Amino acid sequence: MEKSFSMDKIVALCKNRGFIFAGSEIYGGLANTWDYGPLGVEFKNNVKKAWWKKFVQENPYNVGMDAAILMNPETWVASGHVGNFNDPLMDCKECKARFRADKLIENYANSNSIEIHPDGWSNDEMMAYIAENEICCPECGKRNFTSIRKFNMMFKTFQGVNEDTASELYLRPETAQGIFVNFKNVQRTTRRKIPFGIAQIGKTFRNEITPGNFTFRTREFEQMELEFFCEPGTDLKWYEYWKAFCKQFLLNLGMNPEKIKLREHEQKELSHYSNGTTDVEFLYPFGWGELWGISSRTDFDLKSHSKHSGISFEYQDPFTNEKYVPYCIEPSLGADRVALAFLCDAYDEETLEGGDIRNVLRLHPALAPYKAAILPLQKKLSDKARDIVSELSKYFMVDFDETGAIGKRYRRQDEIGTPMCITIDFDTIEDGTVTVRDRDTMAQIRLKIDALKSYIEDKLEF
RNA sequence: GCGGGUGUAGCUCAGUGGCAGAGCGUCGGCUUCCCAAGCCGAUAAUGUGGGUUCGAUUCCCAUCACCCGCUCCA
Repeated sequence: MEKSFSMDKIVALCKNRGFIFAGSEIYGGLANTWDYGPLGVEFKNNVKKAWWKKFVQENPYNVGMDAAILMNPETWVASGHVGNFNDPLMDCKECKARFRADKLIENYANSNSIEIHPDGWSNDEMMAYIAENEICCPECGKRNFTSIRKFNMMFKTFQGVNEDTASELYLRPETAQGIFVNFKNVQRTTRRKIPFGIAQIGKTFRNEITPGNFTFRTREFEQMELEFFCEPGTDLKWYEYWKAFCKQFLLNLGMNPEKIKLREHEQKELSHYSNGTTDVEFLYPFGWGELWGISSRTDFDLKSHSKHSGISFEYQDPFTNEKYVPYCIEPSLGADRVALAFLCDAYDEETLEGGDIRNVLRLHPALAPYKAAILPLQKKLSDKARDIVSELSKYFMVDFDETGAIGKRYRRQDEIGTPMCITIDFDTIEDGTVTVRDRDTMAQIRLKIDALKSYIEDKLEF
């Protein structure tokens, strides 16, 4: 049986406990921006650390990098973002429905068996075509459209003092291109042989038409991307490899398998350069939502950078001396999205015998903001407790709480996902033992203070 | 972005064209000491900006944010 909770509860907990606050709140807010608070930043950092550990540190193939957010604008011409992220949108004034003008023309052409491809047309050309052919609104059948407005999903800014076209820059709409343009640098300096991958975590900006669902879709977000380069012909094998690897990553960190679904894109759904794409979807409170996009991208990216820059991205196989442009598998994950998924999955309300409700965040210890809370049974014991805090905080994020009854403090820690509560009592002074109380089972065991470090360490493994 | 709804302490909700109230929470004190006990005290709010008015939290306008539907993506 699967319990489900509304997103409101998650948002409330996040605000109440300092995970995530609404952005710029004192100035009336700024739509769809969210600030990670003291617990949120620990939690999200833990998510990123976990990913880095599995995809870089422990992985025999991959290395990491961190590219600049601002890139030469030519990058976005090569990547196709200047052309493809430029949707020509128009609204029907009658029924308020919104369409892409090029799709409208394509649909009209298809249903009338006309060979026509509006890609690359100007707004005026599309407007004229729609008027001439009396294309109607597919929703209401009327012909009363607004003019076309280009909606580029890239944020624009300016470099230097002059705000003219020549100094225009974009905030990157994905981290991937920073990897592609550095392919040769990384390959040369690490002396990697194909297959190998380059991983990166970083902020990305997309001027989405419809953000929403808390941190699920925002205009500023953090990506965790891997570009994995392999020999042509081995790409589909590696594609399957990374699909399984990504799913296992989520499972290892305790994500409920029933809330994970792999959805393979159908042929017609694929981008022209992709020979396979799979979405890892998660069952959020608002329904299934994409978490991880794993895409087999052939040599499209390196080839188009090669074409635009005039620089060869050919790799020479050291064994066969054959030259080829590597194929690429791209598992791309949203850090905020996966963090939200873990949060939603972890949230639980438990009804106890007395009838009261216990809120618990059942986060994997590796992801929990605090690994342990140090709780003196009485304030008289606070000094001893602080000694333990200063020792353990060399290795872990730990919390200290001396206010209120012990049960209340346990509940507070439950709600923020702290897996272990370490209680200091009068026996601690006598024999150096403490009570360790488990978040999920509420079971208590007695441990020596000296044994705490390795006990906590064991719990953090995944 | 379009249509509909909602904005009062940190949270959940009262209330009024003329001094803004409770519960929970938080903090302090007493008490208790291994699962939200009790008592005492403290804390803090009308989203923002205009307008009408002697006076607006209340009425009007705008704006911002949130919620519910329609279009995109990681």
